[in-house]
Amino acid sequence: MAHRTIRRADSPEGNRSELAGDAIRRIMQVASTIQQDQEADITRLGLTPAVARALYELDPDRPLPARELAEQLRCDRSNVTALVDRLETAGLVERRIDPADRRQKSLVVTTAGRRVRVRVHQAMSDSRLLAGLSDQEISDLRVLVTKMSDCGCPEVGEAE
Amino acid sequence: MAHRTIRRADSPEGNRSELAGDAIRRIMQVASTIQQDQEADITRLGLTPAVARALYELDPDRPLPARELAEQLRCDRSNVTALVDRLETAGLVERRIDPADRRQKSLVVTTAGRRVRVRVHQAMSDSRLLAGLSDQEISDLRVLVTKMSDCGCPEVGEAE
DNA sequence: TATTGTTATACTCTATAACTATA
DNA sequence: TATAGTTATAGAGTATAACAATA
Repeated sequence: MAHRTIRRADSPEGNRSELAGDAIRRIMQVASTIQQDQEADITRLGLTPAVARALYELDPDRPLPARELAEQLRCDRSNVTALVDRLETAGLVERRIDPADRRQKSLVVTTAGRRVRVRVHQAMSDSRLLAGLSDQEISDLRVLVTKMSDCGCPEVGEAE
Repeated sequence: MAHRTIRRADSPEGNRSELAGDAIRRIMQVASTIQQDQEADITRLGLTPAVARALYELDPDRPLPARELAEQLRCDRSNVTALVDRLETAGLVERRIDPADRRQKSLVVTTAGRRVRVRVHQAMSDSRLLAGLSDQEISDLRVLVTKMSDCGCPEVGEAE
């Protein structure tokens, strides 16, 4: 209480850290709303969110080994097995043993998989929340958010 | 293919919807990074993310019935039972039967709960991703994101 | 009859550890 | 021995349905 910075009112017209805190909370709230909308779209495609994300991260033009997909999803290899099981059952992805290293299995997106993947990409790129913003505001927003992700780019300092 | 809008290059210098799609994807990526950081902080407090969010949504100055907490968390009442069980076991929240309507139980944040809740709030308000932005940029970002959430405010049209 | 909180149950998502087949 | 993928298992999170107590 004693070592509190002086501030004006309830709205964060005050110092940087209050403004920043408010911005972060609002970003997370907006992201939560967007995610709910996206998950509804994904469900309509007959996929679960995690399966859709796996399909989204796969490169239709360059088959990935499962290990690499796990890295992109930032999850354990064991999960990828289950996700690819479901994608394969749905006919969207095929496993092919890599002849060069028979331990690896390449994940190949099928023709049907490509079609569904486009719709997943659309679902993940669309939001009604931008409807009230001008072209210039959307452009500004994009620049600022890009600046944030550039700042966070390091997996640096994560000594391991 | 035939009905595609003409565009210049790979970076979305093109039309509004491409810029918007890029902005949405970047927002979600940034939110994901922030969430990972926040969950690490929450774990250090000895809480799980869902339990921390429940504590965060409770009002220390006005005990809520469990049903109302479920509405704020946008989840089923049955989940709240389990979350409050854990908060009560940890000594952070107490259930009190409402004398006015003995079906309801008010959720009261304890003194220890208040202390932890402050730290949860801090964890949810802080992000290293804003480090590279100027005060003005943070302010602009906050305005734009607020405009997004205002746009999404309606639970309107959700006929139910 | 309707509502509050609870219980039982099930599914998704994720992690760890142990296994196999390759290298 | 090290790595890729798999399996078994467990915990967190969430949803639905049925139930007891209360209104």
